Amino acid sequence: MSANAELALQSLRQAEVRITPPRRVVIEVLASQEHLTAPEVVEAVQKRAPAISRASVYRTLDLLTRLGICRIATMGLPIVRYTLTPTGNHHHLVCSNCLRAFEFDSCGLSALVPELEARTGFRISGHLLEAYGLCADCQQAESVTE
Amino acid sequence: MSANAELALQSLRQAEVRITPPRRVVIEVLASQEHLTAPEVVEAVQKRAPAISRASVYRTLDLLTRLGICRIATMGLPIVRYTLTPTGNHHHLVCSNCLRAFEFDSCGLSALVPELEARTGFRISGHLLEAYGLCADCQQAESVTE
DNA sequence: ATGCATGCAAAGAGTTTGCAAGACA
DNA sequence: TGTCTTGCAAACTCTTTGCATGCAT
Repeated sequence: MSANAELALQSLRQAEVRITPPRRVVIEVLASQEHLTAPEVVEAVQKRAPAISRASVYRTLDLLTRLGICRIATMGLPIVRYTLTPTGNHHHLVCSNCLRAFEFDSCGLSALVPELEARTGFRISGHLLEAYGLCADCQQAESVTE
Repeated sequence: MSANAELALQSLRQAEVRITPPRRVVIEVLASQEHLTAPEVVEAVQKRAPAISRASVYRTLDLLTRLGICRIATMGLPIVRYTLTPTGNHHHLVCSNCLRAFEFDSCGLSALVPELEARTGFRISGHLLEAYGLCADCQQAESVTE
């Protein structure tokens, strides 16, 4: 079991919800791959444990999302994708042309959080940043065509 | 017709796609309200022009998204929402408890874009930032309960 | 022991697609 | 005029729900 999965289970315990086989397996699946759609999670879960129902997967994804254990990102497309976010933060760079997505770590935003909290009264626990643009490859292809 | 709608139409012309009544109406609807779901756009479009089909709305939303004229955000929930983004940028602060969402303007990120471009080779055209946390009200409610 | 969570299956939404007809440039 | 876009309607996929059963605590 991965460290991220362990962290997620701990969060479940803290939230005082029961730890059941379906929940365990959904977490394992999410820990094994990022940016999965709900149907993809269903498929992966049932590959590991065919008896687990679609409904439980949906209910678990909903639970994990409400608890902030996983986060939703779309990469610019109208498709919801789930990812475990132990740090609470998540950053992508998405190419508008080829639609490839890249992760990046530091976004320099942590420094801005205190100011944002002061201004808004929020206590901020995490963020998602998606930047859109043209990747190096597509810029090149574009300049050739023009 | 709002300024944002005009901008969107100009982008369509630049992209050399035809400007048709369904496309116009979808843009007007998106210009009139942010964060609409696809079914909400369908409803609003058909209120203005009942003859426009659901399929055209979906096709138009897809087109606008691919052209970067509108952007997708989820506010942390597994529901895709469309918003016209003339600047290319978009910022929310979402309360994990009451699920209310607030917009904010400057995110201090523009300063970081050049560095990110240099590091990744991307040419960045816009971004979405969603921060999650507890709003002031929910923090208070929480401290009362505890 | 008890109340929460599950599986099942059906219903309900939401989205996509093929094709003939129509309209933009 | 030619090509792109539309509307229709059906098919499809995805998601939610009620309820009896089972299980985590």
